[in-house]
Amino acid sequence: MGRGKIEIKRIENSTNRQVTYSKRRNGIFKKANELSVLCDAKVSLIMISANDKIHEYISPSTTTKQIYDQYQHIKRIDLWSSHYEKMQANLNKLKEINHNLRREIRQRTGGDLNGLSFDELRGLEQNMEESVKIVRDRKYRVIGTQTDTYKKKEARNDDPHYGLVDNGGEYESAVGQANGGSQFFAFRLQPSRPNLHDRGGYGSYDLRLA
Amino acid sequence: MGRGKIEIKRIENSTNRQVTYSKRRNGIFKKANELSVLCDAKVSLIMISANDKIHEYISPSTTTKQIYDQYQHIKRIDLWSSHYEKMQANLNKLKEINHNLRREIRQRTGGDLNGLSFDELRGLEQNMEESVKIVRDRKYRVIGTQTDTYKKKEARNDDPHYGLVDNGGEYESAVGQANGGSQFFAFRLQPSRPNLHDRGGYGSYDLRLA
DNA sequence: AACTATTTATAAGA
DNA sequence: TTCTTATAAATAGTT
Repeated sequence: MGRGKIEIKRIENSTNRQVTYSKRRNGIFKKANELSVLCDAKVSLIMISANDKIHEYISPSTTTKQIYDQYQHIKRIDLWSSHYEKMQANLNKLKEINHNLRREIRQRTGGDLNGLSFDELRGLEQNMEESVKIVRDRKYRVIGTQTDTYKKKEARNDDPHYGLVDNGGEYESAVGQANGGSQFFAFRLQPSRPNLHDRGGYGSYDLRLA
Repeated sequence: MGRGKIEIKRIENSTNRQVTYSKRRNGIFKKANELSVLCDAKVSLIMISANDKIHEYISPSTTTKQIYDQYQHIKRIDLWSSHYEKMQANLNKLKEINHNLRREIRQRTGGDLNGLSFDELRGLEQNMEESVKIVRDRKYRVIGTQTDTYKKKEARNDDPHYGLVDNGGEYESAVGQANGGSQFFAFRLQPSRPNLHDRGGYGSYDLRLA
């Protein structure tokens, strides 16, 4: 519609393209607004030009975020929620693994033994005896070679930190229970707990860590 | 444009409104497409009718998600992908915790001791000695009360499973290394590994578990 | 879903 | 850019 008919293909002349973009953009905005008013519909219209300028129309009395949330909600089959679900499933699996790992550590530090049968306790005891023997042997081996590298090792500070121990420190208390303040665990296992405050809510997603 | 001019206000007649919605919607879609082709722009157009039906236009060679990612990036606002980022951050934290827990178990089973100093080894040894004593005491206590409940305990089968042990079974091999096939660990700690095959890729999200 | 009289959008020119 | 205007396109009301 204009002095001449045009073919719908990229306008090569840059100035022309820019002008047409501006004119038609306004045309569409106007139409989008008319539609939303006439037909009581919500409209979100986002245009991003080749040079990354954004122009946006959003129908009155709503927001882009609202439209988007609704879009997601109505189209349950879309990419994001499936991503969410997969991530959520993985979080849950990790939490379960985590929970089991914590339990094993608690059992290896003398806690949580109530559910174990005699055979299980005997197996655990045997295994721990074997393990402590390995640690002891290692200790003796280290003492022999440590004198010259002592200073260096003291300077090291790359200990892992457990971070984000979450739910009231179950793990921490379990260690504390079996650990009469030994030097080693005071140094190695006391979890530092950063990021404990800035974990906001996540809508319906339960992100408490296992 | 039509037989008569209309005022831009909600069309009260429902049928009429529906018809106009349909016609104008197609008109806008057409214009949106023309704009994106003529002017080399990306367009996302979402319409939600009063009865929550969605109609959407997205310019060729892009996706709604891409548009909104870019929208957010350019406008430096936060619509919903912050959920992703927070979940991703939590996954990473869980993975790290998991990794550290596994390491502690490895160390408590005699593996991974190379990085530890003499003092650390001494502390670990002490703690393990204390712990094994607790386990032993418990074992003796259980043997006294076990005779009448023996059959019942044998029937139980609620052992935790570690599931989804992921990356080539680091954990498994660590246990194996320190565990000379003791009855206890053969029974209690051999991780079962379900779900090892059906974990598809997740786009750019690295979901290998710690 | 078609038709068509009219309104509206806009291409090209200034 | 903005305005003008001839013309193309969209569409309101009708069938």
